[in-house]
Amino acid sequence: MDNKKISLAVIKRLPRYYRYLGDLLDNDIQRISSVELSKRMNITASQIRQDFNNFGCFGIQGYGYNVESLYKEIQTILGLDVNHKLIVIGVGNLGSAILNYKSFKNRGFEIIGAFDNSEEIIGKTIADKEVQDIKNLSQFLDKNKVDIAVLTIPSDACDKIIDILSVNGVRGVWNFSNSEIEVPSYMMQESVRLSDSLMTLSYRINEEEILKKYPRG
Amino acid sequence: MDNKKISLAVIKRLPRYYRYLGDLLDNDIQRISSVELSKRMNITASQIRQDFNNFGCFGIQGYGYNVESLYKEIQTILGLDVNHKLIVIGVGNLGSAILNYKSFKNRGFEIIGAFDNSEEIIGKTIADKEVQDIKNLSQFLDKNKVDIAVLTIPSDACDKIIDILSVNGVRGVWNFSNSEIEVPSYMMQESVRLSDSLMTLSYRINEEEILKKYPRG
DNA sequence: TAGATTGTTAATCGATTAACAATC
DNA sequence: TAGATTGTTAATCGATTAACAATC
Repeated sequence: MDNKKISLAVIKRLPRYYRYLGDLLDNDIQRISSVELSKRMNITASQIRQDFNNFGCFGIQGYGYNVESLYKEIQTILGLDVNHKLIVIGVGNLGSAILNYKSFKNRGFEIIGAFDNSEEIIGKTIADKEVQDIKNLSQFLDKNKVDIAVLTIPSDACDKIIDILSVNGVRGVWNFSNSEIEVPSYMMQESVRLSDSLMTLSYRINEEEILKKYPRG
Repeated sequence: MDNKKISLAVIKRLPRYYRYLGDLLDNDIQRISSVELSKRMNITASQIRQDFNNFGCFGIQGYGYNVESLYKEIQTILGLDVNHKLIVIGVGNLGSAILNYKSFKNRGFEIIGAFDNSEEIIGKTIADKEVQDIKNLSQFLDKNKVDIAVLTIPSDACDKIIDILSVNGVRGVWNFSNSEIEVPSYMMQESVRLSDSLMTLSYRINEEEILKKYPRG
């Protein structure tokens, strides 16, 4: 019963497994061995087996893995079999984009509210959601169980919002601002840092020249 | 002169260093030791020194690092001192959001074109860019040097686009689709997988229960 | 049963951390 | 010079890969 935490490296690979297994299902492939999957995913079969065995014995010796049941196991592990209620805070371009994302709902992520502080945006309807005044956030949380808050607001506005979220039982924050936010230990956070991502791309485009400029790197 | 590649783990930390150093500059802090920076960033001082020394000796013994010059070094390493020309392919919600992002330009990322295949979107002006017909992409690339293409299109449309990009000297692809795209070796790719990100958040919210369900994990 | 492939232990590799001599 | 802090080597830790006994 040593429920020691799974390493982040493993967790980050789970959605990719889920994606590949979904593709296999779509192609009516019923079984797959770790070696076959490793070729498709371009990782080692050892890693695949190690990863899965963090959670249980999903395979059958001499046979491989049943695609459908493995798919469902990973679905459960990722918590995709339970419904998550989301709210979007900050309905700018990015917030609107997320509100309009259709595929979240298929995976159990249901957006039940949208908030902003701008007079121009409050009251507008985006993707069938009427944007509410951020002032009503606390009140909304009293009445509605919210699992995840999507923060598509400027960095400096985050702290205040997180205070409100944390007293109302919100479990996770999906942060799109560049700030390093602090959340209470019972909340999880996941940040999407678009500019960091673009900068690493920029680095890699320029890597050769950079390493010439800074020799013996 | 052993220009061996820098590990991805290091590269991914560079934007974060850059961000913190920028904050220090904004606060008129002129020097910083690795220990002081390590406290602020919540990583070890050893790691900071190791990371920087991949690229050069930026510090001064007994003193620490000059914030401004270190900031500029990292800026150069990330390629932020050179101008990058971007195009956005796929002007849906996410594409529009990226077109409207103001802060990219400050860091040398200039969007010079936007493309879509939908009659309804072609011809529209978004963030001062007239959306062009994707059919004109190849022609546009002949006339304009483009460094990075932002792919905000559905998965199945990516391959065809990458073919066009690759024959025209585009160096990098910033991919927002969920597909695993293949690019020629001289192109770099960086993917932002929003649903993967949301799934890992979901996992962590549910982790405790999951590990109970799958004991001895 | 023979063949295949898992689950799992052991070996390797790489990244992080610690320690300290070099030097400002 | 004494104190501070880097750059760098060595030690540790953790993650990946290899190997193989277990077993379908």
